[in-house]
Amino acid sequence: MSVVTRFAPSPTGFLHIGGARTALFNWLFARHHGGTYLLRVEDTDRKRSTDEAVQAIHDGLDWLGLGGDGQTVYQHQRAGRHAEVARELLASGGAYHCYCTPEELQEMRDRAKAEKRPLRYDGRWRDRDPADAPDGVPPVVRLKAPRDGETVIEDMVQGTVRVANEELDDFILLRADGTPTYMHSVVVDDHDMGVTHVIRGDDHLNNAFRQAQLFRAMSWDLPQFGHIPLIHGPDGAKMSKRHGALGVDAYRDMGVLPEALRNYLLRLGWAHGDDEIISDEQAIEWFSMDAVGRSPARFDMKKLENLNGHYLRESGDERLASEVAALLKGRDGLVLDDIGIARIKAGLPGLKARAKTLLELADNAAFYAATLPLSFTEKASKLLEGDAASILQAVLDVLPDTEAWSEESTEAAVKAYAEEAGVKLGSVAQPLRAALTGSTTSPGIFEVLAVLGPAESRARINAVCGSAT
RNA sequence: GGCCCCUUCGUCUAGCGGUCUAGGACGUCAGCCUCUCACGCUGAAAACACGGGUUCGAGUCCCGUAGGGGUCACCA
Repeated sequence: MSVVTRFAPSPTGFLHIGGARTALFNWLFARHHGGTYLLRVEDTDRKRSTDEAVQAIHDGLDWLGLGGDGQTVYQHQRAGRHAEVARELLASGGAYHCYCTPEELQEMRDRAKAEKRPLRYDGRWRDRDPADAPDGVPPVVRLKAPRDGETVIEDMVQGTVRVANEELDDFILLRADGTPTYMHSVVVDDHDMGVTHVIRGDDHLNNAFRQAQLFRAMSWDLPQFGHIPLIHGPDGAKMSKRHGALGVDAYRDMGVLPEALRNYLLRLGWAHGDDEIISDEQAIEWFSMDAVGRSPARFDMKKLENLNGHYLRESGDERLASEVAALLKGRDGLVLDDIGIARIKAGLPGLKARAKTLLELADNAAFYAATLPLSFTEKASKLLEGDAASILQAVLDVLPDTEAWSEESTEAAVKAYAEEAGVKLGSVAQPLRAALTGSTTSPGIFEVLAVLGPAESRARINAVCGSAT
């Protein structure tokens, strides 16, 4: 039997980081087994679902390269089938109508809480004569869950987990308005879609018991469950929207590469020996659910950044140049014409090692596309005071001719000059750097000289000498 | 509160009874490289929550304790 997994987010907000990892694990598991990875939008609660959220989730997934195989299933469109299954259950005696009002249920919970009893529906309509039904109260449909014995889940991550059936109550399948609840739709859809492995967050472990009861009530085969531990925030608390959890779009906006995020997320709760940098091919080959840990992991931005820096350095210049150009577009004092972009691309080798995110990369690359007059950082301006102008003037004189201009030739010339003048290379290189880049930090100064070319380099140095005298 | 789950360096983790004086990575610190900043390289500090068992032998198995998390909706 071929493996079918699914990622089933509810469209009530962006695709958050925990959801992204759940999607990744489902994707990897399916790929590893040569199976299928499906996408299902859990939008049975129409009030809370928005089109924007659906779009945001698809965007996030596509950016991460974790779009589903085939068409996305929208759960609310299957309400008819869900109702049909509920009717079957009603007919077979596996479910019943309950006429409790929401107020009555709330009262039940309040009292249970006050008396320190478990908060469960007491099953008051379970065996009651339908003739007792009050007028004008639309009933919900509840599953007639077993009351004795226990329900056992053989979880791929958590192992054997069992709970006494008396701990579980008769949950609602169909609301009073006839629409299906999440608990019901999930089971029907997982069955109908042929899902063989349900991999999802640990917060669903408790639901698995109820869902297992429904599967059994319908005499359907249970899928294999795998409940992966949640991702916590840096403070150890649950990563929720109110607790600083960010959507994957936020990481994209920070300049994180999708492959870096994938690698990072993979290592959160899963390991393959001492391996840290793991390609998609290796991940697919190595991934298995029994290597998934059982304890929650904290999110660590520093490690993500480190990984991102690694993938940045591995990235091709073509791709990076266009990413940087897009990021720089519209900034003041920059021209992103062919020359500017060509310079950025040529400067990438030196730029890459100095950035952890695309944003940083763009910031560092901006000077290559800058127009005169350059803007200077405070430290750079300071470096240009004093005798900097005369030093730069002297450098201008020793710099090679246009035809001989290169990283090597400019380096040789400047070094020879420094030696002759009896000064350290740094006292020449730093003012030069300030003049050329407007900053005190940059890629190697001779690389900058070479990328900028003789005309632009001279113009930038001249601009400084002129203003300083 | 009931139920369920978890617990190795600050963080992510390796470890599947002896090879653990507990390994790797991020971060931190020191040094090297060096025109700046990075990258890279070298090194250092840093952990088996606690208490009982089982066993010739426990980070590894069992039971408690403590701490943390999850879940208890006509939300998903």
